[in-house]
Amino acid sequence: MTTVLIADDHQLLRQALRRAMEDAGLVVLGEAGDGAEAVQLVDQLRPELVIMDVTMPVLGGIEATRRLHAAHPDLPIVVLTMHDEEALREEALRAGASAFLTKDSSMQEVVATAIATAAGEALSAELASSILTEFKAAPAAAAGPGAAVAPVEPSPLTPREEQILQLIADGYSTSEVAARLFISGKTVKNHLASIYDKLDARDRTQAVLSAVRIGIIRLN
Amino acid sequence: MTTVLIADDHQLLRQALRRAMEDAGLVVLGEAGDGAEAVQLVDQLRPELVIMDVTMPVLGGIEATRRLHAAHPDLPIVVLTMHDEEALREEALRAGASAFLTKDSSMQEVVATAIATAAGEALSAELASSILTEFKAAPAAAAGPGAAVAPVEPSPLTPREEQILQLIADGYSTSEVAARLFISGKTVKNHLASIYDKLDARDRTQAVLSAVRIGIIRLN
DNA sequence: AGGAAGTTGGGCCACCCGGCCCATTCTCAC
DNA sequence: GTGAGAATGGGCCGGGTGGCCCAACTTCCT
Repeated sequence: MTTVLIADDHQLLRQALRRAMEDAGLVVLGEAGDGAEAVQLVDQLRPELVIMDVTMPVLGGIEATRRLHAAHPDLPIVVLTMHDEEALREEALRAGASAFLTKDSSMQEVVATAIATAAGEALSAELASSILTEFKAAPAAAAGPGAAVAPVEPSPLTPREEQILQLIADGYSTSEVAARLFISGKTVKNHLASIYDKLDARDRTQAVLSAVRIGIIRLN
Repeated sequence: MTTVLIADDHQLLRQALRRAMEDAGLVVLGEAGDGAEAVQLVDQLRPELVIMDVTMPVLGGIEATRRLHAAHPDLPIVVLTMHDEEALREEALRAGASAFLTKDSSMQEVVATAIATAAGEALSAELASSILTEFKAAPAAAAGPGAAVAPVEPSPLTPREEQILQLIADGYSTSEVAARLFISGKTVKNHLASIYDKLDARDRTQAVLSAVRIGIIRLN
């Protein structure tokens, strides 16, 4: 018997996933509506597997995965997302996800991945791609074995950068963000510059959109 | 027996909806992955009801609803969305939707709404809110009976404005958009100005985000 | 101890952007 | 046929924005 926790902010998806899991013989211990709740419920319910959505309020799925993986290194986490972005996939796996699936996947794929993951494959990244390969063309490079996660991408954003980009997305101008954070407008612009660099954007609009796709920004 | 067509770009949701519908005794004639496909399949399969997602590639759910409603005025369309925006709700109902639900809804709500809608209530807006009222606080104003849809919002965007905003979202600058459309940069700025006005945005970033929430813009 | 990264801040400058006026043309509806 | 709305364009201007330099301080890891 395998126990599982489902974290997704859409009740519709949660119910659908629960049902599919239960039909496959898994036991759904609980459902979380955001990342923070997921972290809390894992400590409380001790599931053997977590199904985690990326875009969630309060605490995003990636960050929730990072925290869960830090606290429970052996807990398998299957990350589910709306947008199939290569960078996001890497982010998820680097955060400690055992597998990465798109919502374009079928219910069967999700269940199969969940069961396989819970069975305890050691090589996380390999598993994710091998399962996905059955449905799509092979993604990209196969990293070597071990812990080295490959220096593919520089990194996403620092906490401060995320905070600033979130405020920009919320509609604040550079100087308004500065005022809210009690820092200089120049500093905000400097942060934005490094954000553009990291997200490969050339202006705030593209940066915000990119962040939305990645799932590190809330749409209010 | 009631026949239904499901339009959603996420296979996961489609399967979940199909299952819930079938369990409730409805017959799912087919599934569409985008708005254009939905329009085509309606003509082909002649369902008695359509479940339509808002954010879909190729042709958005709102526009698809508008076209379906124009071609089949009696066809009930239940619009489903990620983001619970009052403006979007109005948009959907104005486009001819019979009901409006969020993905925060439960499967039961969706099925109940579908069945009630298919049963053929005349007062569309009323129905949507009355059903939602059982779960949330009453939304807002109850419009009078009849066809007058109330002059609540001015209107969304003109085709040209949507096109321009889409290009902005795709990463083009004002002058690049102008070059692509063979018009003056000043004209693009003028269109943007009226877009800001209509979407209540003060810059392109907010306008694009607003459009994304409304579902009239693709995220590439 | 030393280096890397994050946060804060500066100056400078060209250019873009948004706000506020305006006019012309075309189409469509009343 | 008159008027409303859409699409096209103009000028002007102040302030915001992004690019490209640089520096200081803190924290953290090695």
